Amino acid sequence: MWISRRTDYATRAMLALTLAGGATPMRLQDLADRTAVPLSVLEQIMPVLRTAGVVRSERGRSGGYRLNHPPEKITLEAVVRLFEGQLAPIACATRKEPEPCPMMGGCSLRSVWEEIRDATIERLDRTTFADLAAGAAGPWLDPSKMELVD
Amino acid sequence: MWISRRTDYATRAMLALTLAGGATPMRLQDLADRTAVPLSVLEQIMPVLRTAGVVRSERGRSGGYRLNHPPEKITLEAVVRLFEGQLAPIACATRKEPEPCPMMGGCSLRSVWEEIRDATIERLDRTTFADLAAGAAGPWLDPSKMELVD
DNA sequence: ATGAATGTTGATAGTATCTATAAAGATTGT
DNA sequence: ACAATCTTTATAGATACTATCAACATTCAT
Repeated sequence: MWISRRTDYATRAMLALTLAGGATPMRLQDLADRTAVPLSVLEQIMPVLRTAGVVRSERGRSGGYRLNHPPEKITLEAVVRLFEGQLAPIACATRKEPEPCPMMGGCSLRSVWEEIRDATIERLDRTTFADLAAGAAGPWLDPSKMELVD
Repeated sequence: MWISRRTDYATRAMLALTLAGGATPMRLQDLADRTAVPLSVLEQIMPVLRTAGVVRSERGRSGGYRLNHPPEKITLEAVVRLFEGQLAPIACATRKEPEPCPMMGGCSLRSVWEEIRDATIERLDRTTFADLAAGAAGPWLDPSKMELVD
């Protein structure tokens, strides 16, 4: 349960943008409708993706968002990392600047945490938004198939 | 960063108990010293392990804690799950009663979350405290090797 | 019996983080 | 000038996590 709502929303928005193709920019309101993400939250999330260079935006009349690179070049890892930061399950097992711990030397627990970290990162890094778009179906392609929830 | 401090502490305490052998029970105070976990937090954690049947305790004069089963029979998964609950990275990807989502049908993101869930559980389930004890070294075997932290 | 040593339980306070919303600002095109 | 759109900032509420403490219950040695 470590993927925050924001990360969930951001990845959904990215998938929707990928499926939109990018011939024309997509409005925040449309993004919200197509992904079932609150507009007010997208207002916070999208600028983060933009600042990171993952998407680009245009303002004014026919403005909106588009991917800033071909979807084959954008990994799920890049987007998740942007919102989650460190992907290790615990602070003593991060790749960069692991938090010191008195039990650090010869800790067999830490080895397991590191393996989980590596498996997680590997899985995310191996997946591009082109892959995700190719695997999408149902409500992702046809908004009328979105299910009402609660 | 989803492994909480409590889970960290609980797994450390379990490893210390495993290394202690169980011929004689181990006091909370000794557990705290050997694992660098605050005594007051262990007071909350150990009863949870006891109620779950993972450890057993004795009160009074020469009381303390011991494993309640051979360490080959206790998996890291069991202990982590006790404190973390669901191990899926996101609520829509749990094995039991996944949280409904409007984009559920044909969601390629969800497939990735499920794979990460499975890889994580598999790694934890494959590791027993006997394994962890066999791989432990440094401060785990010799308290004088514990490093001072901040 | 008494008392010390030990585990058990419950209350609490502080901190941090997450979520969602709203309001005001900046830019663009008609 | 105006409307549509993205941008930024402030804020409130909810939730969870962490650590500590105090009071209690049990056991054993004396």
